[in-house]
Amino acid sequence: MAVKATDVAARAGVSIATVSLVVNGKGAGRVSADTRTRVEQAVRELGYVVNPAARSLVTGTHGRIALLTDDLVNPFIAAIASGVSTASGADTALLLATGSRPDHATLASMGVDGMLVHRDEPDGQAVGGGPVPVVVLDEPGVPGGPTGVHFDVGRGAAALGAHLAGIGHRRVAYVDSARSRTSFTLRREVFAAAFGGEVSTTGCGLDLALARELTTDALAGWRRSGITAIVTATDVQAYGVLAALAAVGLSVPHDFSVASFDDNALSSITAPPLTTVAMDAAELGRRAVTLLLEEIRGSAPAGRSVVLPSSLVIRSSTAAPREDPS
Amino acid sequence: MAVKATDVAARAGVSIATVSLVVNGKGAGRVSADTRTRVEQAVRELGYVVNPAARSLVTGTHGRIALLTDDLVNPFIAAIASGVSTASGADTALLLATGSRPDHATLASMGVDGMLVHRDEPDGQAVGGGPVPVVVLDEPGVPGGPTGVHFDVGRGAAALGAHLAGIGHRRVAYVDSARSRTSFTLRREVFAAAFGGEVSTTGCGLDLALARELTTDALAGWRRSGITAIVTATDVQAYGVLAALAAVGLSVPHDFSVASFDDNALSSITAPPLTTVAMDAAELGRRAVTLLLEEIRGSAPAGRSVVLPSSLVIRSSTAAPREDPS
DNA sequence: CTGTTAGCGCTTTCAA
DNA sequence: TTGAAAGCGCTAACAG
Repeated sequence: MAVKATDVAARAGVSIATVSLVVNGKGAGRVSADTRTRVEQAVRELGYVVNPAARSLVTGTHGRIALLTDDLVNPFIAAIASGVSTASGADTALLLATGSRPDHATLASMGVDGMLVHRDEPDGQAVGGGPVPVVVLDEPGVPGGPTGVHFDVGRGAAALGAHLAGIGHRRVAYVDSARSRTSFTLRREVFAAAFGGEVSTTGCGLDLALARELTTDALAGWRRSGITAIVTATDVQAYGVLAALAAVGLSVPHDFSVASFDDNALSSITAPPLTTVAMDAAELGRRAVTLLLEEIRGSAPAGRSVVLPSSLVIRSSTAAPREDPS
Repeated sequence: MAVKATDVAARAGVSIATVSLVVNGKGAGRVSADTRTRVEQAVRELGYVVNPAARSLVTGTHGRIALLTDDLVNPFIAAIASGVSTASGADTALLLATGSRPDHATLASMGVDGMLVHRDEPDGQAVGGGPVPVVVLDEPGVPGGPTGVHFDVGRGAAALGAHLAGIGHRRVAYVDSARSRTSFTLRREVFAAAFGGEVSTTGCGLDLALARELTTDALAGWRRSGITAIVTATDVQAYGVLAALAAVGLSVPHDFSVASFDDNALSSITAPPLTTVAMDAAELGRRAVTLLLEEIRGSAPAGRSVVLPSSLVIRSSTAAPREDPS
């Protein structure tokens, strides 16, 4: 069925060893120009492509990296995946594994040269130290661990806290992620510091509908306790908050200020546009791929750490609280 | 480095053939319970996993399918990818290829057992007929082609046309996709039929910002020609339209009705919530995987066609036009 | 029930 | 500058 090296060799009148040299660009100084041309032509005519399994078997590499992540539907994660996809070269395929389905061992056995990990580790599986290089995404993590790329989320969180406190908010509600990741803990704690650590926190899945429900339920309590601003761990949750407030006729930022973290593309067109701590998800993906490929190539050591900036983007979902908190 | 079948065989005191039978679950009635237990224990102790390249080389299969698509960031496409990811079993890995980077031939050579194709074919590359089964997503396509899953988009488009015409709109603008795909052509033509084929059409990339700019530019013209409703080919474009209208203080649906196609999760929480032709993207992905796996398994022929429903969801972005079109 | 053996298609020494 | 030959680790006949 498929055309193989022997076919090309026969057609070009050479041995398969020569075919291999030519198709792998290793012919320089070892294969005559004439022979090479003949081989190349045969390759073209027959439409020959190297059998990747056979090559993997002998070289021990796969030309493939895996991206482990949950929930591709989340725009922030989608943007990361998009960055990863564009940055992995034409000679590196991207294996996508969502959910906690394939554990690291299984994946390593699926034939990848390295892994990008962006997800909670369910049963505390150790990351790194495995058979292939790993780069951890968006998780500050511990020194001495695998290479990681994450955001300086504390800086943005502090700026957001300062912004809200600065325009007069005193009591704020914080809608956290239900899953505990260092990045989320950091967002909350650093933000809360601007209010003396006193923020009313609720956990909530990273899902618009969940945040919407949570807001609807918590609203009465928030108003009762004089809360004037609602901050969420992610933009998607803020969308839910905005929807819940709009549904009961409350106005943002008049009745409540709303802010969050991420700055998805959509966050500039919500009603009102969202004040949020911007992080470049696509860049995170790109950088992570670059680091991983370097380590696969062996041109850089593991254990590196890259920190990307985060910055507060002030839009119209935040403003000074009403004078009269009725 | 890696532990292999010979290691397991040595430890369990059997031959590698037996190891192979056991790890592949083909031992039933061919391997004694005792031997199997010994092998399984050795596998566990050594952490043995089959070398996928070696297996592929001999079996000719890869346990891998590819999803070809553009622009993972688009929520509709992300939802498709998510559906694909969940529906591909634990034993099938998903290779993600965005953009037109790897052409079909290259991909087929990257070791996949089948491909899901959701993208414009740049240079009219023939889909199907290649070395592996292909399922085309979201593209009505021609009979006799490869298997496909798409939406009955005409039905939704007709309903949308009837809805807008029914509440009194007479002149509408249509923001189409810039790329021509059958699915998009169908949306426009069937919708336009409700207005005697008379809709003012503009092409626009599937991007929020582009649609926003286009709207800003076209707005004066639309108002001048008495247009009262704006329909876009996709929800993401509608978000841009909503943003552009909000930016100049126009109210939806008072000044313009806005509607589109897709029904992304976010479309129910835009301001105002969007009237749109709903299509279940995740289900599209799931069905496509199912069909593909069947064809890979050889349990079903190619050339099948599955049509998923589309249905009009009326929310508050559409209403009767103002009596006075000033 | 278990082991021996012949490749899968390729890369890579090593000789010529 | 080219070819012959030895595997990479595994599966699938086939023997026993």
